[in-house]
Amino acid sequence: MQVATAPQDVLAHLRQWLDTAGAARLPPERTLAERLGTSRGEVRKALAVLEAEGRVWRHVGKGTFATLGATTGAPATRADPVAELARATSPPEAMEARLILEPEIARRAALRATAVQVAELRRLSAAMRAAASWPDYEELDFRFHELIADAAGNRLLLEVERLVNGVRRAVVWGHLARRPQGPSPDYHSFDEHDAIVDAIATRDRRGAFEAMRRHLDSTARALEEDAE
Amino acid sequence: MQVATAPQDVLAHLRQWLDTAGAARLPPERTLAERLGTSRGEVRKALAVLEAEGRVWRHVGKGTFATLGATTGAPATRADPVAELARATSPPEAMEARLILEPEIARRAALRATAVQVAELRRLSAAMRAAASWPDYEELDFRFHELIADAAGNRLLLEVERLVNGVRRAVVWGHLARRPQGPSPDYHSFDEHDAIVDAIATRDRRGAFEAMRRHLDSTARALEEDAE
DNA sequence: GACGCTGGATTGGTCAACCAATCTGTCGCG
DNA sequence: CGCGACAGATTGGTTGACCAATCCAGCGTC
Repeated sequence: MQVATAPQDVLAHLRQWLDTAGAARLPPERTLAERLGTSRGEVRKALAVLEAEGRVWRHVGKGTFATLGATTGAPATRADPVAELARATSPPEAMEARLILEPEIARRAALRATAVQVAELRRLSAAMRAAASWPDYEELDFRFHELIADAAGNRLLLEVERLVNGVRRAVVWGHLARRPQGPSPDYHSFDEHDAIVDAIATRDRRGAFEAMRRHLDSTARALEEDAE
Repeated sequence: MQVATAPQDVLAHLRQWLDTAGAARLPPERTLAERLGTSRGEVRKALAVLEAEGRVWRHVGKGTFATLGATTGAPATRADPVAELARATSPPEAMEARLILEPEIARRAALRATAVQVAELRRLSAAMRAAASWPDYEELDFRFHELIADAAGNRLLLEVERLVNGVRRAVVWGHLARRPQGPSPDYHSFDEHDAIVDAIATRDRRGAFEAMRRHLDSTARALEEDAE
C-alpha cells in the first residue's frame, strides 16, 4: 500500500537523490513509482527532464544511470545544498538537529493535523511494516516525518524539516541499502511510529512530543550500536 | 503527411518555433505530431522539458502557450529559495520556528562556545547598542544569532539557523526600515542579548536556553503590539 | 438584439498493455 | 571444468484508448 506524493515533488525528489546517493544506477522506473506512491508516467516525465539536462542516462534493458563527473549541462549546475551540507555533517550532528526539531513539530502537529493527514499517517505507518526492502522503508519513513511537519501547519518548519531530514538521509545512506531483506517484523520503529500517530490523532500534544522524542532516541541508540 | 523527424530534433524544432514564431499559442499536440511526422508521445516528451524550463504553459482544454515576457535566459531562473519561502511565511510562523530552534541552539552554544566566540558576541552586543539605524541594528542582530549557532558546533544546525533567520529577516523587513532613527537606548533586546552572552560565557546551559527564550518571547510580543 | 444554456468538438492528461533490448541463471556439450 | 547457447526475468520505450477540462457554435428565451 502506498500514499501519493505530490506530482511536482517527484522531480525535486529525484534531483536530491542524484545529488546525495552514491550509487550510479537508479532503481527501475516501476520501483521508483511504487516507492514514491505515484505512477510510472510521472516518474518517466521527471526522468525525461533530467535526461534532457544530461543528468541521467537511460537505456532499455540496462536501466537508468546518473551521469558521472561534471554534469556540464546547459543549466547552471547549481549544487544541491543538501548534498553539500551532507558532506559536512556527521551522523550525530544530524541526529542532534532532529532531536531539537521533530518533537516540537510533532507537538504542533497534534494541535493542527487534519483528519485526512492523520489517515495518511496511518497508511504510511502500515506501509512501513510491509516494506520489502530498506530503501522502500527509508522512503516511507522520510515521507512519514515530512507529513508530520506538513501537518504542523508552518511552511517554514516544513522546509526546515526537509532540509534536516534530507541531510540525515544522505548521511546515513548506504548503511541500510546493502542489507538483503527489509526490516524485521519487530523493528522497534514500527510501534514508535504508531504511538506518534495515536498521540496526534487524540490531540495529545505532550504525548506526541514524548513519542517523537522516544522514537528518535531509540533510533539514535540503534545507530550507535550498529556502528560497533 | 510528413517525413519522419529525428526524435531528438523535436525539442530543437519546438525551441526554434518558440524563438521565432510570434504566436503565443502552439498548435495542438496531435497536430504537431502529424506535422513533424512523429508520435504524440514524442511531442509530449519535448513539451514536458519546455514546461519544466518554464518556457511553455499548458492547460487541458485550452492548449499550450508560450510563456510571455522575457524568457529570462537559459534555465528555469529559480529565485532565491529564501526569498521564495519568505513570501509563503507569515511573521508568526517565522517566530514559531525561531522559538523552537534558538533556545536549544543557545543551550549547546553554552557548552561548546570558544572564548573567541564569546568575545565576538560581546562586541556584537555592544555594537547593537550603538547602532544608528534600524537596518544597521538588524544586520548586527542577524550576525549575533548566527554566531551563536556557529558556536553550537553543529554545521547542520548553523545552516538551519541561517535559513530560519534569513526568512525571518525577509518577512519582517520593512517594518523597521522606515523608522527614522535607530532603536532607543532602552530597547528591550539590549539587556536580553547581554543576558544570553553572560549565560553562554559562564557555561550556564539552562540559563542560556531561558535567556534566549525570554528574548524571543519579548520580541514576539513587541511584534504583536506593534501591529496594533 | 442580448443573454444564457446546451451539446458536441477540441485539447492536454492519464493509464494499462504491449514491445524490444538487455541481463542472468541454467543446462548441455566438449 | 570451461564455455556457449538458450529461456525467462528485468527494464526502458511506445502505443492506443480513454478521461476531464475547456471551448464554441447553435439555439431558445425574453
